[in-house]
Amino acid sequence: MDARGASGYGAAMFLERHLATIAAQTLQEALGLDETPNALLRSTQDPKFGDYQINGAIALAKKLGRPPHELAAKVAEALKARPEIADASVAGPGFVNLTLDAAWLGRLASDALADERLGVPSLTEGETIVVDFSSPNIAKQMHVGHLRSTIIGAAIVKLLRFVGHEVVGDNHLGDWGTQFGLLIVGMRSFGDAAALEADAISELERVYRLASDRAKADEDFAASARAELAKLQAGDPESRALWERFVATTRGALDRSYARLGVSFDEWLGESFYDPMLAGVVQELLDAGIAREDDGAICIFWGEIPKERVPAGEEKRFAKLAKQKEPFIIRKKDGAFLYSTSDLATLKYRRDHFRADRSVYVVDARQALHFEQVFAAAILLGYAGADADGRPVARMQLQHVHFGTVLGDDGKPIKTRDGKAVTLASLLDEAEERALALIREKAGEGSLRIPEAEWEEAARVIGVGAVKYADLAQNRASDYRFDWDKLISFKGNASPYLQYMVARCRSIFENAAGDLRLESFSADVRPEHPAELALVRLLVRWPDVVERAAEDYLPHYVCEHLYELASAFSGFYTECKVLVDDEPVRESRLALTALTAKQLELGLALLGIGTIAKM
RNA sequence: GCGCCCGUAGCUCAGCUGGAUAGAGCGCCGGACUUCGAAUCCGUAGGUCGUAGGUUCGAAUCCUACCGGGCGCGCCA
Repeated sequence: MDARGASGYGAAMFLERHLATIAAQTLQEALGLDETPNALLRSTQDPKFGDYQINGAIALAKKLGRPPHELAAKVAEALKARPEIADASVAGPGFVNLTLDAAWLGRLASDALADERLGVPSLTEGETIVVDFSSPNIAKQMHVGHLRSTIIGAAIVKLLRFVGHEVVGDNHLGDWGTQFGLLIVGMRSFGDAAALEADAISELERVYRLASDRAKADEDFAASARAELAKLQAGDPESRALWERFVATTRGALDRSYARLGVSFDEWLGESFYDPMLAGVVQELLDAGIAREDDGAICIFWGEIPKERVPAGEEKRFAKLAKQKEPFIIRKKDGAFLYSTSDLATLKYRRDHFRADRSVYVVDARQALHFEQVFAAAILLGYAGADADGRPVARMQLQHVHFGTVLGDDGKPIKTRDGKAVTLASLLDEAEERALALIREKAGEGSLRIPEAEWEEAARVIGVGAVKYADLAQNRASDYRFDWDKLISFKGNASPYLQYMVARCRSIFENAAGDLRLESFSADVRPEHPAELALVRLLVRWPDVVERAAEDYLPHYVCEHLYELASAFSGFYTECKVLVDDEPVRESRLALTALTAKQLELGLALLGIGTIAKM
């Protein structure tokens, strides 16, 4: 197979990229063009148009001043000779409809089944990518607000890593800043040592609320909080010891949450880690004439950045910011730093320490302006342009992977009955309870194959998986409406359906004669029946789907594919009996079944969702 | 005032670098269990793609304006 070369990928094969390449080459040769055109290969919407269509001939016709139909006919004729193509025909104004060769598709599927990556090529030269996700605050319980960043971020890390990038998943903890001044003075005024011992986070949250309210009404109190923060940031041992206590106790609770979610990080570089670098960053900005003092604070006024300082290609970014009247504050008038400063220091560190090619932030869309400003400042400082020793490197790409808000039934940001944030723990509890209730229901109907001793574990896999899947299945950019019934419905586009299909696939292998193992099964795939062909066509698209989901940071592409695959398998299962006497047919169908199960399991694993052998 | 996101079927959402008659799920209605698991499958109905212009052979998709909803913008993160 020859979809290699300039793409930077190794041996295996992206089907759509491969077809686009041969289509473009054919177009060029058949029409005698100097350059390789874009074939505009698309999958067809309707099977009657074949599997794929080439739209490039229409686009070229105008340029060449020749009738599109004539060009398309030449291309179709040439493509018929390719072993991949069973048929190529001209349709409509000049579309070339392609029907892929069934035997060729079958070989692709067989190869994928024999490959532990299921046919997904691995980048020969991946980039180093730091993915910043989850990033909760110290002294606060995790709540739904952290859910999306954690789930989407973890999936993106896995996807990028799977396609072959070097990925650093970083939990950029909110462990430094104004809140700690309040917490320290609050602890002295309202703190309860016993309560802190018993349930640290609840006590810290209680104290924080009291202190925050008091500070709003009492200027002296607020001043003492600021003084405490200054002491902490200056390294005062007593303040430091208290802070460390806050961090340690919170960390324990966070670890428990992440364990339930099955999420882990490569680094936990919180804001405090960057504290020693903050003064230097501010100085750099001042020295470079990018920032200046205003009303005691150090600020960047975007309208004041001279045009000649804006790197080529960044004009639009800076023109937009220039309309922003309010400055980007990097140091407060009381001398304290802000998260703007630490985010800049973080970028510098990621470039210098990790030599990152990309820095990706999986953060709520509401922070868009903040990141726009951080990125702009970093570009002006050259953080995104060269490494620490001044050696030019490819510019570090800066990417805010934003996502919408989690909404409740009423279409407003989700809250509990009494208006508080929904905690992550209570959410997961409910998911597991609902999953368990369904397991009981199915057991009552006699259609369950999970032994009772495993119900709890199964409820965990199903419940947590459903929460994750519901979040990931939607385009992350839009707000996400949280709906328990949809999520645990066990039908439609939800994870239990996918998990169920895996169990169904496995069950076929259980029923097969002999000692067949799904994991190690291999056989020639020879699709003939329409349902088999429909299934194979989806199976061989998998590499393209994974690659696109990773590079566009859109895990819902994976969900969509898995759901289509599960549906196609279900159709295949209904139409085609797998365990038939005809050996080549049986083997081929078993191979299709095994590949489907493996692809579903791999896909779910990349999304952070587990499966159950029998359901 | 400036900026960002969103507007597609009754509801929840897809629609990838523009491509043929705009797709799913749920819900509704109607079918399919003596055959590898009916937690399944098949079918019917349902849409002026917010509005109006523009670019194009071709627009839900790109551009402009407007309407409607959400959000963000000096010393929180």
